Amino acid sequence: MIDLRQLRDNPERFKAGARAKNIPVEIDRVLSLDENRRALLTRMETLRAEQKRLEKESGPQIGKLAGAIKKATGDEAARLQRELDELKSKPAQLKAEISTIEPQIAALEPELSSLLLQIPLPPDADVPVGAGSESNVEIKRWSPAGFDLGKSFEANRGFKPKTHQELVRDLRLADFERGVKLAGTRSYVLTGMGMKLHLALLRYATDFMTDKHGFTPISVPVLVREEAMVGTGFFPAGREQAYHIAETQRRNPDAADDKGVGSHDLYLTGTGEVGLMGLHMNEILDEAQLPLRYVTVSTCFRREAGAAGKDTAGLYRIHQFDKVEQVVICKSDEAESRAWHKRMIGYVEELLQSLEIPYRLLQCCTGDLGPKNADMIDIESWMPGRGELDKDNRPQGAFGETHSASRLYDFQCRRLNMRYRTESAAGGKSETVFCHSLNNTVLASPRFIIPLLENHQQADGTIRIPAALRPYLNGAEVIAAR
RNA sequence: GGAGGGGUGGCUGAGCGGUUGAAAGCAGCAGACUUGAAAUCUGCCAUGGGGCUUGUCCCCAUCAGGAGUUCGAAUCUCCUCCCCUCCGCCA
Repeated sequence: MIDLRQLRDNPERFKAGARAKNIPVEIDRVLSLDENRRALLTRMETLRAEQKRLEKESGPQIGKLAGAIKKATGDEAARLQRELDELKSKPAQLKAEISTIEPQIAALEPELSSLLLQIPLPPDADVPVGAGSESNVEIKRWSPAGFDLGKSFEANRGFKPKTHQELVRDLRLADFERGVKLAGTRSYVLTGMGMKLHLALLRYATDFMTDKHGFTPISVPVLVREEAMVGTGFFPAGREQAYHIAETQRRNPDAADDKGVGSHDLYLTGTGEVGLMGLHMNEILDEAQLPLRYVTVSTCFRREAGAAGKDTAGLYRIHQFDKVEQVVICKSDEAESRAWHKRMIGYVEELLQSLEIPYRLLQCCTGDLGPKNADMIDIESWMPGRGELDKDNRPQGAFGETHSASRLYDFQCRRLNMRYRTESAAGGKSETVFCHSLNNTVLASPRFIIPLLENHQQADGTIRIPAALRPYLNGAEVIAAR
């Protein structure tokens, strides 16, 4: 969520931001609704102040009169009653007037808050402007010694690479047919060493963040309430990407009526970020607690609506996967946010280098950002079995997105109502301000199994396990056909 | 599944129709005492919003959320959400 006051002060900044992100929003409508609302609010508050003043004034008299009436008789009682009615009538008039304004304000609110939730965070000035992923800018490229990304896999290694689908089939690491039988398209089953490799990667990535970089490991619910989805900024824009558990639609078959028996709906999260960020929703933290550095491993669910026909085969684009995710919640300070962003990307680089996977860093352009990011760096791993086909109808290799590092300033924390109390400077008052937040993938599997298998395949069809991963596979150095 | 109890400031917790935006304690901040610290004492310490005369200013709202009763609601009524305890069932 953006700050309504900032929007009032500088609507152009937000209009330009939405335009650059290619997200249509009615900012002028928001401004006029807001202005309307404030005018009504001022009027109502003035009336209410007057009402309260009268109440205080006449309250005790009303009490006294009411008592006197009980004792009085005949004309005297009637006279007192008139006096009492007179006293009561003035605040009643004000109340009536207030009650005509109240619904007017209430009527404006749903549209205003719904529009406000749709206004994206403007991208930072140093983010390149562009319409979509074709305008993203490569800012760094790395490959292990002995592997030259300028040459083909064959030129580097002396043999034609298999695709991960072929490797997985030959080494019996996954079973797509049965996955689809069980759960439909984009489903899979990892088998044997495929499952072991999956678990080893997740555990290695988790240990890497906790033991080497001091992150706190945390488990999170993957079935969450709508608040958490809206708060983290995935809703309303990404509603169609999330699986929805419609508990309120649940019917009790024995009940005579058809009322729902579930208290509220739930949503399956598409990333551990939702749980990690939602942890401190509606809390006020102490500045001394910050930065919070959390890592979780969670199962992620994505409907992949609108991706029909895209990456349909293999382990690339699937409805369910597991992901180690890092989140940092820090002070409201641009320089600190930027520093953490760099650091969080650095952790992933270190991880990828330890696994000897070639990768590149992509500066996402404004059109590729999504509503909640001020800046986003994607990390793409080299996948020799991906990309355009050569003259022999074999893929030439391509980078594929495996990580995404977002910098959100206070956009998320504002929606989540997540603040901290500043340490008061000498003599100064402390204040409560919204935290900043950042998140980045550490490792998502099985997608990451793709670059791992494809890059470390050997001429004999086996897979060399990089040294860093061997402790997590009982010391195994190779995956071979069973 | 059955039966109860409860949601109050950063935390604990009183209040159960009338200056109660809210006692008290803890935590925090400032000061005094101290060589320093601790202890002790004194004072200050909720959030959101609106206004303009932008001020150690004024006003409004908020005691889970919503609706109602009342001149007046943290306090009474109804609905929703959430938490807890006991019993049963399951692990």
